[in-house]
Amino acid sequence: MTGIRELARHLDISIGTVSRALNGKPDVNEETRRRVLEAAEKLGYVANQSGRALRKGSTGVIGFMMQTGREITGQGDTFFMSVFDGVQTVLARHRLDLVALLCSSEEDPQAYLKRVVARGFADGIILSATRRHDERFEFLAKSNIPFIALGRSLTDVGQPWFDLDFEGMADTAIDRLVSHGHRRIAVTRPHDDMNLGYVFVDRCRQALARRGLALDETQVFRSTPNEAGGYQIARDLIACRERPTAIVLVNEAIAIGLYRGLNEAGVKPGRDIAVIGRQSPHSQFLSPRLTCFSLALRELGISLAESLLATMPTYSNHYPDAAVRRLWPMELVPGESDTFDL
Amino acid sequence: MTGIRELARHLDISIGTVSRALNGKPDVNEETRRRVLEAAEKLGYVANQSGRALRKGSTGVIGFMMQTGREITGQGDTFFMSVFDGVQTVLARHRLDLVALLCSSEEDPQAYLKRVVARGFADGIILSATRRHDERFEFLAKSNIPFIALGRSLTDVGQPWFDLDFEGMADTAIDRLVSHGHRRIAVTRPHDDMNLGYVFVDRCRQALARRGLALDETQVFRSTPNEAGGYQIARDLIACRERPTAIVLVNEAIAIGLYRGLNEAGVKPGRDIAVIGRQSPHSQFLSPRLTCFSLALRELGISLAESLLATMPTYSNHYPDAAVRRLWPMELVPGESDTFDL
DNA sequence: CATAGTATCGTAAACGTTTACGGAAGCCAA
DNA sequence: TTGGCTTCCGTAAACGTTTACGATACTATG
Repeated sequence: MTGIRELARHLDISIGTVSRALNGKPDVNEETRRRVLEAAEKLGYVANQSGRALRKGSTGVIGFMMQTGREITGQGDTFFMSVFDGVQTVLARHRLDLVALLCSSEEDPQAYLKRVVARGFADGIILSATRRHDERFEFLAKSNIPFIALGRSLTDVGQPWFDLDFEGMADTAIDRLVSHGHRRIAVTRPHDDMNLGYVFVDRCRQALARRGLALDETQVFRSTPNEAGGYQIARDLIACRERPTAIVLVNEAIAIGLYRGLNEAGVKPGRDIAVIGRQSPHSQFLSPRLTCFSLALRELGISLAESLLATMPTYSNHYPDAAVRRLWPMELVPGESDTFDL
Repeated sequence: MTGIRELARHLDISIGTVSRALNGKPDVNEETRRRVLEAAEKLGYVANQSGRALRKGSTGVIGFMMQTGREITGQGDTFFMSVFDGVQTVLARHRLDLVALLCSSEEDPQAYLKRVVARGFADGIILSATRRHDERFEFLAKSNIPFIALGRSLTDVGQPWFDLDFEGMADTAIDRLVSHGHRRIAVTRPHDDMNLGYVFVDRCRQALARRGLALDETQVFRSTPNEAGGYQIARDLIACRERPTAIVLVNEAIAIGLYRGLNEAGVKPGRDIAVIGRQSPHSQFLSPRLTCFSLALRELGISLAESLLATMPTYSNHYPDAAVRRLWPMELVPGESDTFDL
């Protein structure tokens, strides 16, 4: 139970051999290895994490940093759960443990990260909810700890990142709406420093311009990325002197609040206004069904983890310039919320 | 940067004193302590977690075990985020770190827990998504590691737990519906081994009996606790030969699917059928607004953490019999989904 | 001045593991 | 027989802390 020493004594061999046997080192007799493995199993021995980490200088833990509170993450939390699941299955193959580092709403993410890193808690970090200007990148780069970000940032320190293909989403959504006859198209963006806001809105502007249309800057709605934010957008929408005939939502959770707000004003999605959003667990259960962009979350996690591992010398034949940057594709799932022509 | 030794050499004092100064031990000159703290701050020194844990025999980490995939947890994940947040603020005061241990959908929770514990990863464990018969309790009790469960279980090893007051919810909901004239009342329960299913249904049965009514066992709907489950319930409901006039939902996420299913059949919640559910981020944005039971999630987390700490000798004057068991109250938030009389 | 007490600090062992190093035994070829 | 090679294993140092213990200097008290 307690300690490799006891296990060694029980088997009447040295602790060095036991350790080598357990760790799959080559210079140990296969018969002895079998005995060791068997005894460890029987006695329920598992190497102490602290001792091992202290000696090896690495913990075998990867930290996935998130913020609590969906008003911050801006994603339904099932989003992260699914991605997390994908990441975990990859890491498990490399005997790495994944833990979620949830930064409390009360704490500064930067300070939190610093503590985690300085303590030597994790061998690698996955960052999410990245900001447009995010000091965490510089810090991690300086700390020389492998990391990857879910979400780009203007803070470029050569780090790898993944992000959703908001460009593709903008192009597809705008094209679709315009070809259905829409001319006044509103878009949404998050309230704060999130990069996707700029990326998405800019691309929508370009896509409209290609069609000879202009984005009405008064109809770029900024909101908290939760249900209440969607509700607020609906109210703002109603109050427009020239109400748009379509709106594209960049966040997942806001559709339901938007629906409510529109319904209260007697404006029916899919009839009086076209709505295109992001897929979430409930988007298909709204009436009318939300036309939305979906993506393979678990696969995103898998790919994300693989990219992180690629930057870690221990787990790959590491090319220093292997910093992957990938836009993850999204696919349009037609619903009934935008299916009418003008 | 690296090591207490370097910090000590820099200050020209012994590492013992440095350690004592940093850890707030009494036998160190206040002036020295100030110098140490200052230097540590300046050089960015933070004690290495592995070395510290190895020596102290404790890690300063509390693990909050969840399952990924809301189809398993049965709670909207904002539920856990909020509770987590509450737990974290309490633990932070005791300089304890909280990490989320998300057990992958591919892995056996029991095996996962065993690994975590054997490795000496955490000083305490918070369990969630507990089952009616849950081997994890016996294991943790045998392992002699402090733990608390969010969700009761029939597996009683004297462990403390918190749970939502489903009894109170059942009583209130049934009373309310009956006094509005409803006689045929359906209820829902989760699909698997979750205890709340039994507790809740049993209590509903009792509450009905008190009013001289019987629970129709064919109208106890079992479903996955997600949107699709709610949709399925709606279909089952419609198919009833004697359709109930009211339904009480025990899970958060299913309301939206139920609404969709009912609407498709032309059955309007709040007019043709009364619906009472659980509060979730979107329950107030449904039309009609869902009458639901809400609870103080963050406060639940706070209380949960305090109860865990109470069982840990290091963090309290621990009474061995201090195993708290608490039913967390829920409050009815009136909406428009059940406001009609028969 | 002697003694006891107190405040402060240094020394070194210990936590449980991994791993570099060397040694013993067996085998084979010269 | 000898030397070298291989296979396997034991020894002991090292990782970075914390803390029991003892040492020193100072203070107060008689």
